[in-house]
Amino acid sequence: MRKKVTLKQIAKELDVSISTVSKSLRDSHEISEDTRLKVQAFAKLYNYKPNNIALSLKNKKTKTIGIIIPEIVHHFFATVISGIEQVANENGYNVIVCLSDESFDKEVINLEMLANGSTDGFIMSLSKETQQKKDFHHIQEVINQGMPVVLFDRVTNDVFCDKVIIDDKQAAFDAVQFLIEKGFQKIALITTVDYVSVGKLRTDGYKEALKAHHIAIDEELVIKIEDIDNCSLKIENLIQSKKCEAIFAVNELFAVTAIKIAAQNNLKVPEDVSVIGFTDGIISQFSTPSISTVSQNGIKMGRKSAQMLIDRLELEDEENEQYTTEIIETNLIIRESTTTK
Amino acid sequence: MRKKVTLKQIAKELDVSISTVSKSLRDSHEISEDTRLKVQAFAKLYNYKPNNIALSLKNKKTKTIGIIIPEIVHHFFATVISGIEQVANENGYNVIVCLSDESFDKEVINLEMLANGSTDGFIMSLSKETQQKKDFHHIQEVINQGMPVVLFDRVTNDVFCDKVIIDDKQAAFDAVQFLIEKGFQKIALITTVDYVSVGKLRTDGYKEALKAHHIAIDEELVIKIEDIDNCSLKIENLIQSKKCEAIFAVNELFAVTAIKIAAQNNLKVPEDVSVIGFTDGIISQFSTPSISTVSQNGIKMGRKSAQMLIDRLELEDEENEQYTTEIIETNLIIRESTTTK
DNA sequence: AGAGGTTGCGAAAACGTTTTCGTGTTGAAA
DNA sequence: TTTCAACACGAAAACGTTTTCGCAACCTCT
Repeated sequence: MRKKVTLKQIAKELDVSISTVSKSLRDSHEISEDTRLKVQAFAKLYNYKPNNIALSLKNKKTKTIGIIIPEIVHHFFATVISGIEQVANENGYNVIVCLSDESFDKEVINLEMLANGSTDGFIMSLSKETQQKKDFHHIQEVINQGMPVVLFDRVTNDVFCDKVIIDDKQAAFDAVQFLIEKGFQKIALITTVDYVSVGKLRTDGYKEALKAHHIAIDEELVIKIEDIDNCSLKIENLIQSKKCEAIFAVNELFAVTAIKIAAQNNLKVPEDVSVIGFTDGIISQFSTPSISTVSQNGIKMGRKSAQMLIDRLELEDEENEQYTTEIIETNLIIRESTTTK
Repeated sequence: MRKKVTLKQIAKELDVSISTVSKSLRDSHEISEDTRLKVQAFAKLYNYKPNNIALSLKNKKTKTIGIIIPEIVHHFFATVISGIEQVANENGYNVIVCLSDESFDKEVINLEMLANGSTDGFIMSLSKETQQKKDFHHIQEVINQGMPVVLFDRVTNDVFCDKVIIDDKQAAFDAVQFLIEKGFQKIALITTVDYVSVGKLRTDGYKEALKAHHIAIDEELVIKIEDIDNCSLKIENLIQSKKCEAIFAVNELFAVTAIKIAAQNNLKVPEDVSVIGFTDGIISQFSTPSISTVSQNGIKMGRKSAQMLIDRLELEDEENEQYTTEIIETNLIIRESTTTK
């Protein structure tokens, strides 16, 4: 077992001082070419690499980004991480990932854990519970300590920091308007409970689109799902009522579930009912029929978030208190689940 | 902006030494109750938390696990991370995630990066390119430096370390045997190129199942996909040849693609052709028809990997050179994509 | 020969901890 | 009064770096 070699050991071995070794390896002009080359050769031979922890302590920079998200088993979040990782890597940063499991407490614990020196900043998306409690003191705390935070997707107006979002309301508006333009009037909405910020916004977009086209909102066509595991019943009721010609679902799972239940009830998609989902994930792409959807571009969101965080980190406390909210454009991907009335 | 407070600052503030502060906070009996309580009260007031980096440097332990996987936008890997994270968290560890993007070079860079003090050990799954090159010196290197490594799923016999795998061959055997028992004889295989270790093993299982039931292997029914993006043509040829009654695919994507192409060619699944996939991901669950598949239980794999790594870390160089390979049981989940002949 | 400048290197501080060891003060026992 | 333990605390080293500063030794002018 060949343990990693340190400056001290090299210094001892070559009978010079630690400073000389350090300077030699950093090509300092203070050191004669003789010594420099000798040290460099030795270091290479023993495969010397500086210890990151020591560097972090010295520089007060870890070159690490903390990511805290509700869950990772979710295509959208996975793509965001992927995007973050790309930019992080390009800039010599690593990412440390923590999952809140939609729990407020875990979010707090993870944040505090990482805030004690482990990372230079955070990229996070709020847990459901956090959004429900509207308690953001933990985030404000780390910001006060001087650590930059970028919130994405599930954000809040109650904390001032950089944010990356999509225009959920507009995207929902566009999707519903698309259905209206295809001739549908009875358009159902499958959404989440209101405390999920993006669910609320998408619901608003749905309502505004109807309003803009002078279609009355039928509350029977609006169903709010609390728990994804037993959403079937509510959706089945909707489908069986046969009152809707089209469905707008605020996420993939709702969309695909609606399609499945429709099939069980002998309704064909898109012939009998058109469906548009939200989030262009694996499900939408590979479902049969493939699902028309609002594409969020998680990679881009991740990349943007990382770039904003790193920019702020490297600004070196210029104290630019101008926080910005970046809006990532969405686009409607039309696949097999929609048709014309 | 209230920066984090250090021992030194507390010491100065209270006019005692750093040692006294440290000892007080750790409830040392060396310190009088008076001083102890005073210090603790002050520390609480200023929300003192020890700096992780300093602790890491001192203890030569980071309490961090490095995860290096080919990609994260892949349900199986996401579930494994999820499992790792659970156990890590339970034991006070954090996880730092790096993606190799199936590239050998990126795998090496990430590994070397993290090996310089950033993590205590690694959990990894090999990139395709690494498996192809059969070059594992980078992994051997970190092991030689005394850092434990756990390989999962995509492993190799060429490096000695703990491993967590499923019995790919047996699982494939079982799946194919299931099809045979349902009365099918002409069973096709959609697999990867041979250098992907799990692809090879699953192919072997397929062949052995046929052999065990005295069915000749028809090479026309075995198709190997190099690049997932243009696998359609080969699969279409297979489907159109109408020579197969059932298909065993070595992953979800192949399975769902086969089903899609079958539909395009007016073949119904499972009526005209039965399909069994591998990996119980989102696609298999939500596809229409839902797909019968071999479930890998990524959570369990992740949990086991993390447990093995942490056990070894906490063994504190007892130098237990006895490496073990843990086999996670799989099970066949029968859904709508299979029927009886 | 003395003044001043360059060259090459080492000592030490700093980052924030923990821990070992030493030391001064107190109180009690002899 | 002397001796010795117990008590309460501080100094310093250590983890592995980087960097500032100081200091010899040598060289080059006048």
